[in-house]
Amino acid sequence: VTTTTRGRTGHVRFPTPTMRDVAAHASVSAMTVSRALRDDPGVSPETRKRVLAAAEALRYRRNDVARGLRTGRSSGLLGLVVTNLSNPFYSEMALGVESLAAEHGLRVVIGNTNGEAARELQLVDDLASRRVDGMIVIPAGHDHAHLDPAALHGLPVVFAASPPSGPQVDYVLVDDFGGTRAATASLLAAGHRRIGFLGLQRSLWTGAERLRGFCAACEDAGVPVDDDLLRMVAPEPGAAEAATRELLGRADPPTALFAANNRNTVGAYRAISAAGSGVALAGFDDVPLADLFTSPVTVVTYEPAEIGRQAAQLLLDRVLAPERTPTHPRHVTVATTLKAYRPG
Amino acid sequence: VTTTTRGRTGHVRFPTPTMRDVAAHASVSAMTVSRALRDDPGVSPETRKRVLAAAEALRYRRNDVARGLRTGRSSGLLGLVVTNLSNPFYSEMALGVESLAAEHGLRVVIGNTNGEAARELQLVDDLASRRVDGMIVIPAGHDHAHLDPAALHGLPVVFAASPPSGPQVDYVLVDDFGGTRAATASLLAAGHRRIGFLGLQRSLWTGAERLRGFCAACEDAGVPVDDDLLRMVAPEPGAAEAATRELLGRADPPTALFAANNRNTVGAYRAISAAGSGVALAGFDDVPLADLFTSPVTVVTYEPAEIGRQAAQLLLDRVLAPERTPTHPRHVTVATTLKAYRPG
DNA sequence: CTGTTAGCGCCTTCAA
DNA sequence: TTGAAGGCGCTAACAG
Repeated sequence: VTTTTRGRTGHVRFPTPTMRDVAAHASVSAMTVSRALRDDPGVSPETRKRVLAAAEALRYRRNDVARGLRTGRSSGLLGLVVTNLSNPFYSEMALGVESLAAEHGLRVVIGNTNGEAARELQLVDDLASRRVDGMIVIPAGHDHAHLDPAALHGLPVVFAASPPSGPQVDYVLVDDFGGTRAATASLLAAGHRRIGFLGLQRSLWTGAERLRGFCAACEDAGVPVDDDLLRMVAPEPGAAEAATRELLGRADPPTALFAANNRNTVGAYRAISAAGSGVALAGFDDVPLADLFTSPVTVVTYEPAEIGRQAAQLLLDRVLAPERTPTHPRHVTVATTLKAYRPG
Repeated sequence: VTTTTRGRTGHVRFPTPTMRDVAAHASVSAMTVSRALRDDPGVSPETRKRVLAAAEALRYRRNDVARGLRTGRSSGLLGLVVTNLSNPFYSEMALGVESLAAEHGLRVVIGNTNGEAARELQLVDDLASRRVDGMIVIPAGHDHAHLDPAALHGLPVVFAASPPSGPQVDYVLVDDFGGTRAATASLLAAGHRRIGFLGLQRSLWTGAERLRGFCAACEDAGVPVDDDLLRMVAPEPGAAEAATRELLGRADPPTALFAANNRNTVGAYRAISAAGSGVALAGFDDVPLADLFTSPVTVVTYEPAEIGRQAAQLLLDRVLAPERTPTHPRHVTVATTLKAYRPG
């Protein structure tokens, strides 16, 4: 009858008891403790009672890590790699992932890449080494080779917000094209013929889709797209405002603007407001509380949490029931809604 | 020379190789692989090269879970239990925790309680079973016995946003009292003598502190607090707006209002705005983009990410260097700033 | 420099 | 109903 007495991290405080400690305390074998704690039928009621009492007395908590190692079971962890957790979009999405994971008894490990491809590489590697059951990734870079399940021994991966380039994996997207087309159409329906576009970096997939939606709406309406009114805005504070100022200062300024994301919408709003210009504004992504603003804004909204839930569902399919999940990549597109904010 | 061939989760796709597979491939022992992968000096350059080549060929990735079990090292995981991840406050805080944890090579496991004490209990238990190295908790309930390190075998716990009741653990708070006092003082300095207070549920610690700060400022100014102007607002949509409407409709309405959190501030703003009333408004928590609103608002701001970083620092002290960390509980208060939003 | 033995905490298998 | 042996994947502690 021996008792483990090592501390948690070298600094001995309260030794974490093991099954053998409980076994010794209850005068049974570790095996019996294991069975009792698992509610295994083959344990007599009174033995079980003694074991549970001993476990309680020692405040014993089974080590799920060791348990998982032996049972060959998975870690029960999902990895979630995002570019910027402080962005409400991603945090709501994270909540969607967390809630669905929790419903199935899984936990979520988060990693923030800051949009840096190197950090993403490192994070994915680390999560794989920790043997997460799968991961959901908002890709930071354009090279996705390291996210190929083939390179990860079949570890399921789901892309969110932008599609995989190369790897045959599941992905969830927002209807960037359709949402932008609808918003642009509403500007066109209001009579606007010269519409400026505040886009994203050319390398971004979402940026390309939104620009495509913009052009499609113009095409639908038979309105030619004036390349001079297209601006690709750097993701820096003030850039959208400056671009808008410049557009409004032209000899033939646009009568309306479409901003390709939240940041651009707010920047454009500021510039329009400062210029006292009556230019109409629509944008992608919600702008909470915009109904309290002084001028109207129309936005393309969607539920970020829904993206998280859908991504988690695709992942859980493969994690929990791989044999019942098609091997080919599946994808889901989350719908958008047009929302008009008007003062008062 | 045997080779493991079991799959990841029963459904065989790509078997995850083990060290023995790499060893067989490189015609060495598993021990040599272990050493080579660890950059242990006692391996000849060419053996190491062969091992690394074999690992590469098999896309081998060391199992950190098994490794941790053997080395007795910690899991390298921090638990973060929040009440509502979709609240920007908590998501920014989560980012603060993640960034500091990442700097030390630790990952963060998140759990969302939805403010439910039962869920918190379950989460804390689960995280402890997963042998996280410590946890940061935004408490959902008032009973904190389950968060006492004494009950968790010394597992370090840090409270954030509200203090522990009972357990002797570290905690990080916002200067609820000082921030509210300063904001209230600014209303008093502007000449207001009848100020309404839209508070939180009476059971909340932060609610009590903010009310205390409000009363202190009034006391400082020699202005008696009119109990009739104090409203404790339920955390339901529309409640703050309704309470404000009621206050404004009184025979002797207040000339200014202080709202104890973001939700109340926005609700009060709506009611004031709808009534066309000129009542001044100040509130706790930032209201992003309020400078685009039609009327001015003053808010008490602070950096949520800073709370996360501070909490993570307190936790990391105990996780990484327990012997150099005082055993008594420490606490940090994050400062607030007054921020006046004015249109135009 | 390399390999063997043993065991982290738990559970599967088989024997008592 | 209970226990002993063995091993999950990895690595300390010893050989050689």
